[in-house]
Amino acid sequence: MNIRTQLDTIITQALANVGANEAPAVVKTSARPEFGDYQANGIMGAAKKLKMNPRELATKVVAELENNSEISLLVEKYEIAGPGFINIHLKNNWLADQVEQTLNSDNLAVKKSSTPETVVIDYSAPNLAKEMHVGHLRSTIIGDAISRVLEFLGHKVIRQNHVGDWGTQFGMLLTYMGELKKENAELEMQLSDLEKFYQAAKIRFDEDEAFATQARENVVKLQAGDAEFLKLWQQFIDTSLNHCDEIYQILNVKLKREDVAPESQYNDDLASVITDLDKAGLLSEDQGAQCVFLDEFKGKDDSIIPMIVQKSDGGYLYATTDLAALRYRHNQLGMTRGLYLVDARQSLHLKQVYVVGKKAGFLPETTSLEHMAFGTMMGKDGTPFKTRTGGTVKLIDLLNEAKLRAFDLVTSKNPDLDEASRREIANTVGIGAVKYADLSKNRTSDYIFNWDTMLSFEGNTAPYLQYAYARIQSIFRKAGEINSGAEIVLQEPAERLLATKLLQFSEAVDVVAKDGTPNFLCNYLFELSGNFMSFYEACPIMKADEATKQSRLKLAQLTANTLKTGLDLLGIDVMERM
RNA sequence: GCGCUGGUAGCUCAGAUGGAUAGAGUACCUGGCUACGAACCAGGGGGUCGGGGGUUCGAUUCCUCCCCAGCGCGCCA
Repeated sequence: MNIRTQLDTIITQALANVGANEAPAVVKTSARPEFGDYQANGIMGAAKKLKMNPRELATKVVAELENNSEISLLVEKYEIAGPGFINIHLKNNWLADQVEQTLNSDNLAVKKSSTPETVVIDYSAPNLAKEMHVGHLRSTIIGDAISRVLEFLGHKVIRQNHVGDWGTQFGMLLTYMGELKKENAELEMQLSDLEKFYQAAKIRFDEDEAFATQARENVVKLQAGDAEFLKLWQQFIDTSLNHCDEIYQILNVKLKREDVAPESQYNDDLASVITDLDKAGLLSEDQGAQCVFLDEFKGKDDSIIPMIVQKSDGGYLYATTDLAALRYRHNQLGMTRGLYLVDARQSLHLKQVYVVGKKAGFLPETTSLEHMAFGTMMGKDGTPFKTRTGGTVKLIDLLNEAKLRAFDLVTSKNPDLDEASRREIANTVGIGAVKYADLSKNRTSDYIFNWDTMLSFEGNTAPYLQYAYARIQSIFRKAGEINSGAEIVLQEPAERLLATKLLQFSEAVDVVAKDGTPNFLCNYLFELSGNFMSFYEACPIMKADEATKQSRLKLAQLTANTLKTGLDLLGIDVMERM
């Protein structure tokens, strides 16, 4: 039940009925309470097209609406206001009825998509040569939330973790591994901190020419399928993936081993990508490299930006791999929609991949390919984020810090709880806060990393939503079961406000599915919690008379259900007490 | 040089197809715990929406020109 869409459809039809064709009603939730629950803004635009007085047109539309039995079930009254807005007031008893129905429905009365798609979603994609750092947070968390939302709406979601496991840097790492093995060093110990391991290998690479030469040769050996190197490589990859899995588990991210679709997987397809591009007439040689030149990527001075798919030494590039992946996702996975949760800096690259992939016939023009970009992480001074040592902040360090700070807070709030419970609560709160801090922003541009805002537990944060949930659970511990036969009555303004907000859950979910913007859902849940908190202050439950108490318990119950479901779609847990 | 993304309150950020008095959080100031949990609530101050033009009944939103920031533009991924 998406009220906004329903109103929009009916009012757009009403506009057509009075002669305004192809004029959208542009229904939105009202900007201010005195403007009703929803407002239609499209009348002025339609009137302009028809060269009519907008208020006159609005009058006609309202007359049309008043004759519509379907919409009359939910609308109390219409008001024509200002230059030609139609303000819509919903019926109290209809709202109450909808709350009751939503409470009794399976998934908060959210309708499954009528056109389910096979969505391939490419997210997280760490480089296995190094440990995951804070920059991987966005892709991992936003991708996971979008996946959950799409699944919730009945789409088939195929997660693809396009991990980097095949670049030239693995020659360096494997060579270093080989050295350590000969020295009988404790390899597992060394690999437990991948960041240090990488740096140590890098130093060898930079300082020792013989080592560097060996490293370059080993890449070739690896990619040619040398058994010894494959074994060594496999050991490294496994270790690194274990690190990732550990992070995913802490983050409550659904990515599993079977979702890993590494770059190496496409190794055998790369040659055929080149021949297929050639067959499609897209390939041309330039300075020894195989390139695709397209008019789409022409600069103002007519110079065309090439996409290089094969180096002059015969080696392939990530453009080649991405094209192979694109073809695989269409042919093998049946993708009808592709989402790429990738850094904004790769926007040109991905645009090229999409256009070339479609021109080459790797997938149909109709397949929607969407780059859901996000910006670079910056430090407080607005320059790219680095620690003092010059490296990036490890993700695991951020998560541990979150748990630590949350534990201190839980301990100060609830000193009597046993330590195990406090730990558990702290983990849920701490990780929730970190995830929410990132999910609640819609920044395609760069963003500032800040420990304190990332680890804040007050205001618009996950703990605020979790707190609302915990409060409701506390009420139910005291109130016992709801009388399911009780009637919901919306008497107080706070009750009505809460009920209306509760019924807008699917509006938020639909936007996230369409635009890939979990911050809409965050914002919705924050407002819902705010409405609940106000209701909680203004409308006592336990002290009210029995009928009112039951009615309010139902509102509280649906709030809890909505918070739990909504937070689960974001990959954030709730708890009974905190 | 060309291109992409952005510039909204002291700070961190929302503002979905142009709409009525631009919103949160935080920080600051006033109040509210003999409690359905103060990780909260009620209220206050604080903004030339980077700047100039333009389109429109109406522009934070669309067009255009500047300024600033980050990033991207042939053999890394």
